[in-house]
Order: sequence, then structure tokens, then C-alpha cells
Amino acid sequence: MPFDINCHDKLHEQFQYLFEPELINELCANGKLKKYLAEEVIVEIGQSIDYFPILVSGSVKVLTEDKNGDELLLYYLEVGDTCAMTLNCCTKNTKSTIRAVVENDTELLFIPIEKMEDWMIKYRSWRNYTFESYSIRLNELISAIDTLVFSSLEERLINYLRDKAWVNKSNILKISHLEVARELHSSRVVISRLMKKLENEGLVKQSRNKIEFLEFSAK
DNA sequence: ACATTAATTGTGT
DNA sequence: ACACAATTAATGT
Repeated sequence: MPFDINCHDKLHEQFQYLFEPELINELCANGKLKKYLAEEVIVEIGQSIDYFPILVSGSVKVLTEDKNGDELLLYYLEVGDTCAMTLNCCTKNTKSTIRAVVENDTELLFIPIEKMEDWMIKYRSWRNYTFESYSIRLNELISAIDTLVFSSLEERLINYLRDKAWVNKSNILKISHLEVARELHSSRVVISRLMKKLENEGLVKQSRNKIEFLEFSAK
């Protein structure tokens, strides 16, 4: 990892409201910045975690997998987020039960786990950050489970499209029905039928490998 | 520009 | 769920 002269300024800019300047200096001094391209796998299921990642730019999706190898999207991570899973793995030294895949080109800052305990004691903002992350991730999970259990696939599909549009900051999603089906743990035919229905209802426009999500109602 | 092929999407059973 | 039809994008000639 080459030393990045811009790292310092960039981090100060990104995290000025999250961490005190002292801590950001420590982040620069101890963290390693790594770039990932879309579709790259950051963490695989069963892998152990030896660095603590913080998302500096881009976005990442977090998935589980059942024994048949079928996937299910849990949630997205955005700038400033970290994964609660890794918080767990770092402290308890267990293996990851999730897979993390890059959604949009991403930069991650990797922190050696030894530093985490130091900072927990030294920096109030770090304590807040880790607790906040836990709490946010827990709520994300609960709401994911909620829609999973209580909503029809149609509602899940709409939620999925909305979330994806949000993290991509675009209403135009470049994705095929097959990929959607995999992330929602459904089948391609079912998704195609639902998409057709949504299209007739005027919620989406679609063409090959492209879905345009039309939602203007505030929420 | 046209033909061939592969991938994606649509529909009926 | 499966099979197949229809459509579209990609590639070669």
C-alpha cells in the first residue's frame, strides 16, 4: 500500500463531524487505505477478520448465504459506516458469517485491531462511533427481517429497488432480473412477472439490464 | 449492413 | 417449476 499524501486531507474532510482531529490523525497514521472496484468481494463467509474497516467512499452490500448457496441481501453500507459483523469478529476473534461485496467503487480504511481498544479509552468520539454503528446496524437488520417476514415479495422488491436507487444515487439501475432474484432469494421468473406488473402500474420503466425506478412520493 | 449467437425477458401450462 | 417464444445486445463477416 503506497503512502497516500492525499489521505490526510481527505479523511479530515470526510470525518470532521464524526471524529476529533486528533483521532483523525491517528487514523491516517495507522490505517491503510485500499481501493476496491465494483463486484469485488471484500470479505468472504468463513473468513477471519484481522483489520477493522471503515468505509471512506463508495458503497458495499452485505449478504448471507444459505446451505444451497443462495444469497440474501441484508443491507448496504455507505460512507462513514462500518460493519457490525467486523466489530464482533475483531473483539471476539470469530469468523465472518457474512459476505461483503462492493456495490460502487469503494475505498476502505483498514485499522489494526490493537488500536481499537486504545482508542476506546482515549477518544470519546470513537466510543460513540462504535456504539452508534452497532445500534444502526441492529436496526437495519431488524427492519430487514421485518420486511422479510411480514411483507410480500412485491413489497420487498419495491424496497430493494428504492434502497438500491438510494445507494447508487440514481433512479436508473443497471441490473438484470436474474441478479435481482438472487439478491432477494427468489427466482428469475417471479421477478420478471412482478417487474412487469410494476411497469404496468407505472412504478418502473425497464429495458434490458436496466430498471428505472419512478418514485416521487416523500417518505 | 447483414447474419449469427448468446443473454435477457415474457408467458402459458 | 419448467419449457419455450420473443426480444435485445454483442460480435463477426
